[in-house]
Amino acid sequence: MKVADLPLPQTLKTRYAERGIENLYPPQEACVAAGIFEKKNLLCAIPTASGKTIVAEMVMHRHIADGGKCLYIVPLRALASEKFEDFSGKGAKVGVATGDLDRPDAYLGRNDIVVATSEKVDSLLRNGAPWLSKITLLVVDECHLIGSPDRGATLEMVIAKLLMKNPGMQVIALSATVGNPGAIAGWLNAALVTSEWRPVDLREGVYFEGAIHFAEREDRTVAGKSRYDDLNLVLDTVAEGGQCLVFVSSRRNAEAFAKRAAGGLKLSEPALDTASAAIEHEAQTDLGRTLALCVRNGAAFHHAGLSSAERHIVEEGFRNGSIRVISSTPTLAAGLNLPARRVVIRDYLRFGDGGMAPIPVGEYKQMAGRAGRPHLDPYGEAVLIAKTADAVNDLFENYIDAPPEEIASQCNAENALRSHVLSLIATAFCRSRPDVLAFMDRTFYAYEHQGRRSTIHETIERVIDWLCDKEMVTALGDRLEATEYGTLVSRLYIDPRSAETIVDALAKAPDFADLGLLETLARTPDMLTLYLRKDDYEVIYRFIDEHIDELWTGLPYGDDEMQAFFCSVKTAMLLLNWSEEVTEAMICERFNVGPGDIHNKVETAVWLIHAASRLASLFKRPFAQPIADLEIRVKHGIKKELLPLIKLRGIGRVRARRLFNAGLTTPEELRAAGIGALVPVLGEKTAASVLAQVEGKGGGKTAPPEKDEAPRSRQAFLSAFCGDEE
DNA sequence: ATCGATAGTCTCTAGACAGCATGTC
DNA sequence: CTAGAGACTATCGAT
Repeated sequence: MKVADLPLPQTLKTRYAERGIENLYPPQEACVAAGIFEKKNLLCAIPTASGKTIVAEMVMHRHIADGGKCLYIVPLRALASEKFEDFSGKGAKVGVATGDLDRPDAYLGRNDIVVATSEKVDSLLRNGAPWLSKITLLVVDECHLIGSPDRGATLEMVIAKLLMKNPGMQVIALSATVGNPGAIAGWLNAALVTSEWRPVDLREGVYFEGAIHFAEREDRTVAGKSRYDDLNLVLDTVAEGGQCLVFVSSRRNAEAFAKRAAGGLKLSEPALDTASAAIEHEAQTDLGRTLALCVRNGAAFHHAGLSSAERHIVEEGFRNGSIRVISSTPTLAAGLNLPARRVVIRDYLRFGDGGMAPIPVGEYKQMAGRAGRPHLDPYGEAVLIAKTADAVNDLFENYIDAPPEEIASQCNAENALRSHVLSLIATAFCRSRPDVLAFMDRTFYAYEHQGRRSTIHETIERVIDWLCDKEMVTALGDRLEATEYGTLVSRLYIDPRSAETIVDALAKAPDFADLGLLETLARTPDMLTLYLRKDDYEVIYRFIDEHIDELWTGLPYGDDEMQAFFCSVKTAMLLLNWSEEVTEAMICERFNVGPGDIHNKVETAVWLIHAASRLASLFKRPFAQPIADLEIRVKHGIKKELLPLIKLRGIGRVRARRLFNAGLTTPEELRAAGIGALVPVLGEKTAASVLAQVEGKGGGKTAPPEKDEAPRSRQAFLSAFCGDEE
């Protein structure tokens, strides 16, 4: 089937032709045959890299040509950016909406395609974005994530809400291969296309004692250059001109393996030196130095502790072929599209509750699917490592030949339902108990449990009672209405249990204290706490002892409670350090984290502090202002004394501190000092801009942004946006 | 005394969504 | 239902 013969706009056909896309892959043909251009719903469950995105893109352009509007839901922010780049420049107006990257509603609504994370869509629904009812095509990427225990319920609810809001909407769901695609297709009333076809041949095998064993081909001998099997597998592929991805179970393993691989490869190339120098320049942390050292030799590690700059350099270095091997925690398994000729799944056991557990088959398939770069590799190899002869067969049986798990709805979990039921009531999607039950009957959960005994009605009743008890919802007979408090909680997008924890703590707190609030926030289910190490106990215990007056809760009873308390105090300590201008390198060392972890913790904290300040203005007015101050301080990582300076445009953590140390502590003092005093501290350009602000009428950070000041990573988004906005 | 290899013991554990209103070095 | 790699330490032996 030829692209030229499809009912697509000429611009898109031209773009495809430029990229050499002329014929459809077999699974793509099957999707066309399934009626995607006749508004039929579709579930396309095929391997990664076999052209799912293009199927969705073609249908989106069909809709746009007919005056429609498309919503493309992804699970990760990084994926949202990737898809945004993908879809841009092909004749459609494209927008992104994620928590960190987001436009005012009016702008979003003007796009033909909006790419968004599922949580963001949920939040937009809760906040009543009007354009959502104009969606004619919904694309759900990675829709098997409906089965994810922590985030699956959100995706499922978002799909159910949109289906209810827009009855005529076409749905295209894209999924990895799963055990029960028929069930999901049935729920969506969709045609089902499944296929194992891949553009690059995938060979799955198990390594044991010097050779990779395959099911349907001869064993492949691997040279034993070193005493480490995993390293030999990497050197083997690199010697042949390929790249390797090694999945391991922990950060420490990832770093250790990268070091080992660096020693084994010992490459020396200008491109590697450049990447290594860039990393070294970026970070003053141990992690950065180790990474730079590995990269110099052609190896790298990848996990969530890396700063975004480090991550970016590693990904780019691998993509352009200079970095030969990345050892990674699961970050790369589900994230960006970074294929490699050989994928080594070294650790198939991962630590969880109750010890090491084997990773799910679906996750293995996801990692294995990364093997083989289309057009670049002659084949892809996915290799598991067996430690005993018995394990060889086990691994074939449990992973290579095993069917992927079935997807199960997570919508009956009380923890998830609390938030979603509240939002249904707060947005008046549902106005009574029967309404809520009727809505839930349209979920995948209800579809799965048709005619079977299910406890979901009881769970929902319990959840509604809980919400009433906490005064987030009022019930008059069957009629349900959200209170001001409940509405706020729904719009802030925090877990109702977090709201309860915060409100409770605010009510009991005698005086405001930064530490008290931060520890409270660290205790909510919306923030993951840091791990406790053996040596932490003494330090934290001493800290608690010294700061007991600032904490809003005393030492709890019981071992588990005590441990949880120590965890939340430790997390609060990190945030406090950050807002007291302790350097990044110092925090990394003290808390045994990476720069990426600091960033993540700070980001979550800022979100929750904001929520707390809104809750305080409802329940504890005197705390609202100090909480708002803390929000700014944590956001920028500054002490209280820099608050007046941070308000100025162009002044951040570093410059504010420099000004303050030069004796210039307020905008007024800056004005009085004049340009001559500012230039040595800020440089000429910034000094002039800052002085203009303090001399003007207030000005400050309310002024519109200057495009040229946008950091490079966002430049593409901005220019694409402005270009499209006529 | 110093260094080094080896064996035994101890320690620690993946990831990343969201508000709101504008801008870090 | 469920651990195992890497870091650290002690020990012993060679130089």
